[in-house]
Amino acid sequence: MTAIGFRSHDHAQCVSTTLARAERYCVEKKLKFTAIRRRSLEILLAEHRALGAYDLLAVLGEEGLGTAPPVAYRALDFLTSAGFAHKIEGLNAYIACAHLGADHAPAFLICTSCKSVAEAEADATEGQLGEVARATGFTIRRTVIEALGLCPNCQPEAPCA
Amino acid sequence: MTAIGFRSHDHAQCVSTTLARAERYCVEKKLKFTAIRRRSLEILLAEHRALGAYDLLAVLGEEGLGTAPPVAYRALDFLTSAGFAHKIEGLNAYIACAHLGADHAPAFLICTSCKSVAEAEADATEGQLGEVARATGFTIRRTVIEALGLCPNCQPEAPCA
DNA sequence: GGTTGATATGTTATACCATAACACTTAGCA
DNA sequence: TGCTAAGTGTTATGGTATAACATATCAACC
Ligand SMILES: [Zn+2]
Ligand SMILES: [Zn+2]
Ligand SMILES: [Zn+2]
Ligand SMILES: [Zn+2]
Repeated sequence: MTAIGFRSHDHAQCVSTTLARAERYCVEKKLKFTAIRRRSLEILLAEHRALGAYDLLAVLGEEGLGTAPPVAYRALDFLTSAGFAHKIEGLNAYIACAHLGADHAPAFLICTSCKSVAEAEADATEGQLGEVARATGFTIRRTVIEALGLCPNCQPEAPCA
Repeated sequence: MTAIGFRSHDHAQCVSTTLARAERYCVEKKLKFTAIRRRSLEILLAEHRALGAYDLLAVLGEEGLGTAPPVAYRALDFLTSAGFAHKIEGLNAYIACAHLGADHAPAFLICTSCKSVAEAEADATEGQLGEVARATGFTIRRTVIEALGLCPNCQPEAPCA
């Protein structure tokens, strides 16, 4: 349950190990980690923040990798299908997975002030959703678990104001 | 934790008691439950399914209550602010609250086959989100908790196929 | 090497979701 | 009555996402 993203960390390493894992996963699964896909993941990885599809597209455009929306959405489809990125439904935005390689149900803490996002691992079969699902006979395929609020760095100042 | 929506129930009563509660809440809080707002809630209440804003708008349009998008979005703003309806982020759609009156953090079970939605009550301070938030010093303001899958009525058939 | 089929990419157009901005109306109240 | 706040009508626009079809790439197979 490392809620990385709010704490400072060796981000260069954080990026390089994630890319290496993605690379290896693609070899194992015979997926094609093409230039656009790889670069898209790098762009998402640059910060622990969610990017809109069109934000991603703008960067790809500057680099001559494509300017039409499908370019970005296809890359994002690939990344999310492979588990390399997740969609933040509450923001209509996308973020690189912080636990790449682990099969997991992500849960997100989203700071509405600084827009940073921390990813925690949830267990879909536990918690309230799992309980209700079991009780009603519902079969869970995918979960969207997001909390909007203020990160440790953006807490309101002391109450003496 | 009544996951109404998947089970058959006396829906006429389900609708009328919800409308009555909304009515009373508006009187208490001095909110204006205008024709457009009331009718919008009725439309959302008609089924335990999520409707897009433009779906709602289409019905309002047929009834001469307005045809431009802001009509629907204003009504939805009112309903969601008052707690009479919730947005399903995973569908960009809206649903009438099934626990109107209770102050609650909703959690949804969404059937991807028949599109019906069940609302359960979650507790933001519990469960995995709450744990992680406490551990990291994150302050939760709002939660989005949704499960996509198959409702009891849409389970795959017997495995003898 | 050439054929073939599957996958990826380039491109145009369009559909869907949501809000800005401003004019006008209505209801409540000094 | 005149003021103010809130609601409504309307136009225009911005943001998100996909359909559809042409072209290119690559590996498997003959
Ligand atoms: Zn990092
Ligand atoms: Zn923050
Ligand atoms: Zn009902
Ligand atoms: Zn169903």
